[in-house]
Amino acid sequence: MDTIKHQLEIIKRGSVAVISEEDLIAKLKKGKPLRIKAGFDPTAPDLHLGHTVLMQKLKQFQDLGHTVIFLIGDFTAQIGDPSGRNKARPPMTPTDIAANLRTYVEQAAKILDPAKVELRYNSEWLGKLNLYDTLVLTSHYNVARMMEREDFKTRFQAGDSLGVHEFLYPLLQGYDSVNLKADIELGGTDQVFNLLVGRDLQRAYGQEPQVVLTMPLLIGTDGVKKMSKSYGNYVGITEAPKEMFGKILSISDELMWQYYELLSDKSLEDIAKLKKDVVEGRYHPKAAKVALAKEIVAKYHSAKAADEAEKEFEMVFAKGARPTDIPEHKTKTASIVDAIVEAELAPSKSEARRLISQGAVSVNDEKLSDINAKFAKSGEYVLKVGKRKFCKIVYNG
RNA sequence: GGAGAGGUACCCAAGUGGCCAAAGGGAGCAGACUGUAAAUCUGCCGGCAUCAGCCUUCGAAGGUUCGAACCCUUCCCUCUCCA
Repeated sequence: MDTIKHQLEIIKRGSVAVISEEDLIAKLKKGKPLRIKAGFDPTAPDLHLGHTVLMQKLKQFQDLGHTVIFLIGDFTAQIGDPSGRNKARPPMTPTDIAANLRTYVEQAAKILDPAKVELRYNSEWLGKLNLYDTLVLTSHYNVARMMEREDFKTRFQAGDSLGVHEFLYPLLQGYDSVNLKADIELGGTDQVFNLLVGRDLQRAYGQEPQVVLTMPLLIGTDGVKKMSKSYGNYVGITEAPKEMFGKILSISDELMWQYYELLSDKSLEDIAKLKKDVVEGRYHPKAAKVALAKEIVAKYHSAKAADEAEKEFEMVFAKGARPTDIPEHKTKTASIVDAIVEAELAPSKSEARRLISQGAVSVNDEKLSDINAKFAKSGEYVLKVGKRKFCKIVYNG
């Protein structure tokens, strides 16, 4: 086990807050592996880079020799965490939850050492709570404190609907900590309140309170909102290398630094130096972004895949060449508008016509301007729509 | 249970009998410029179309009218206040 000072450095990297540092030091001083909890509600079918921020941190704990608990909130997903939302999250059905569950576990294995992870499901204990137990649990908290939570308060004051069941979510999450005897719980900054409830409940149930470690929420590829599947601004960790590479390269220069800090294995010193070089003009920002994209692609695929993704990217976008593997579509229609819709390069014929008239469509590298254009004769044509959508059309009329 | 406000396109939001496929903003898409960055500019942004037009949309269903997002009736939903 490393020295406490060294451990603290690693633990605090990229974090927003440690509550409290004294408690953390006291726990580390015991010299025993600590129990590190992070919960994930299986509300989406896939994980994205946003989820990996916590997992990266878990991995760091794992490497330090602590016990990492990957908690699947299969029970709490049924209520839905209202954190950071301006309205209640719609509850999920057990079928959806079960379907999402498996991919979470599989995908987490790309980051964490599965052999050393303690994988748990909160239905294990929450599913057994009866009404009496639940009343005891709720008696440990009060409404005034609950209303301290910013999003609850805001919604209440705005006169928006606030379900009674929503008060239960923080309590259940805290009860998870009690059951797991967590020493540290990780969460996004939107989780601070829930994480603190865990401390209170552990005290109420006669345990030493957990240390709370919060991490920033990763901003999505749009550079504005937090990364989320529902905003469509995410990079999924199972996405194909070239998709992943392209998405990361499309983030803004500014955002790149947050990605470096939260997703890269580079040391903070190295990142600071890199940033200085970019700011002072010694290093092109695109090169820095390429390096980041390659590192991330390599992590979820392989170094080879990362190299290939970069080459492909340069070829297609820098040189305007065609990608290597273009999807193929066989058709009997000579109409190019119809072919675009059939090949799903546009959602409707009207849209396809619009794209043509805006000069966004080319056939065999020749820009099209006539919305009534047709394929002259049977054969293969490479259809390009917009900057990045390609399809090989095999026309047999 | 009572009183009131409201439901318009992906989101916010104007419109209150014809000039409304429906202002404006945001998001999105495309083009220019670039580093598939940001910023900026331009165009598009319901569907079908031989590009004349046609069809479907303004919570739902009916009705009045030559004509309804707009008026009437019923219903559904959301929110607020009172008890």
